[in-house]
Amino acid sequence: MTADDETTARPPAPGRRDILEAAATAFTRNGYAATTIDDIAREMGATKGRVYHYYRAKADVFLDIVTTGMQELIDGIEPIAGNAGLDPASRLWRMAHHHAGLMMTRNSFQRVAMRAVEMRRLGEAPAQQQALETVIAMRDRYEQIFADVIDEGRKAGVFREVDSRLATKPLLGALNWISLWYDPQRGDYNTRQRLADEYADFIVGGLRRSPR
Amino acid sequence: MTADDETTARPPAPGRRDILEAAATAFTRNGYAATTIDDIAREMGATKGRVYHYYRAKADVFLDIVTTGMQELIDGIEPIAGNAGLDPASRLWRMAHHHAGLMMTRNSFQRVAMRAVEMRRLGEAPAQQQALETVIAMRDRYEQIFADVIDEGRKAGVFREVDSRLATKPLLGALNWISLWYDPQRGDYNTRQRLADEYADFIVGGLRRSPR
DNA sequence: AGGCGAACATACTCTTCGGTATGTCGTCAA
DNA sequence: TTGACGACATACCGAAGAGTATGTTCGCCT
Repeated sequence: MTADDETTARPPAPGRRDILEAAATAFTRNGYAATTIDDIAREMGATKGRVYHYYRAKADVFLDIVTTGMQELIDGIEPIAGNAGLDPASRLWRMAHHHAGLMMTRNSFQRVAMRAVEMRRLGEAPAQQQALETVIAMRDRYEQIFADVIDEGRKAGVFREVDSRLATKPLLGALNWISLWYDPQRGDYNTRQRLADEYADFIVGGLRRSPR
Repeated sequence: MTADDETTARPPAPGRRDILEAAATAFTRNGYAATTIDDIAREMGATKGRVYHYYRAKADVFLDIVTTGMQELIDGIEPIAGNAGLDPASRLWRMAHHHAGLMMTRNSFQRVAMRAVEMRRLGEAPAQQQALETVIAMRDRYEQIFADVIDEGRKAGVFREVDSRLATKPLLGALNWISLWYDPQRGDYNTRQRLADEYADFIVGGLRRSPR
């Protein structure tokens, strides 16, 4: 009655998959507020009924997309960050590379997710507001993973003397921005790899201690 | 009747100033679609009538903010880019520094402007749609200014071998992202300077040719 | 001294959209 | 076979909000 597992994480139930995909596309196109439930339904050749059969409210659909997107990010980065066999710079490079890749291949989800963390309010419902704060918390955790690697690199003398937590801002800003301009229609696997390479180089280069 | 100078650039008429300021604040808080004309009016202690006296439609207010914001960017960067007395790396550093500063001091305008360039459509009115494309064109011009400086630096051997146009993406992405997380309430002049320093270092470092 | 228009406020209209209530169809267990 | 339930579609309601039509006030020009 109060807090059921609405907007569950991980494997979205079979019926919800299509809805999330359609909604992510629609939200990406017109933004959250300007997107109609009918838009979402039309996107998948269905009607409102289908959406409301699986979700209580528009905000819940939105939150499910965002949570899924954030989880994909975390799942992808954690194993790299924890790989003790690699030096900090290499790990950071790979983390940036992977993050960049997700911004392109999972563009609609990631773009919606990025928009979510810059929202302060999401309607009146306190449950939804709380869910939004949970997402913010995921974002903070995510930033901390990067900050830890930066700190390692700093202590190892390979990165400049920076406030690691603050250093994640330009880093993730550059990467997240990809979701805003990259057109998922264009570009094959190779061009995406090249792009991710460029980004990773740029980022590690930006943190690396200047020669001498 | 067709194309009057709605959404004029440069010095916003005296009566429009307050409206733009209030609207920028409101749009920053809740986004374009979710912001009511009444919200804007309330923000400045007035009513709808005041807004509609100066603007034909909500989209026109929005476009005026965006155009103003973009113009501020261009006006600030152009003299630096054209300063032949400085080497490319120094010029790029100062451009980044200045851009970062605007993202903080002019946060509301810049944040709204950033959101605009990621919008593809803005209602049905063709005049507004065209105005939006004009803004996109300003953005392209702006990116080109950075690209030119990067090219100079590349030819001079101080920057890596990159596609200059593409290199502006991570660069401006990192900078633009500031508008999304920076809280204009917090921070004095000095902390802003420090932050801009960090960003400029990061960016120039990211492009600089690796040692040896 | 009077009227005219700029600068708003107020009252109203009309559409759009989130959410709900209800109907319909197929499937599967008893 | 039937009836119960999941998986939707359809019809409907109410609120919100963009834009408009109509005041109202106040300076300024003649």
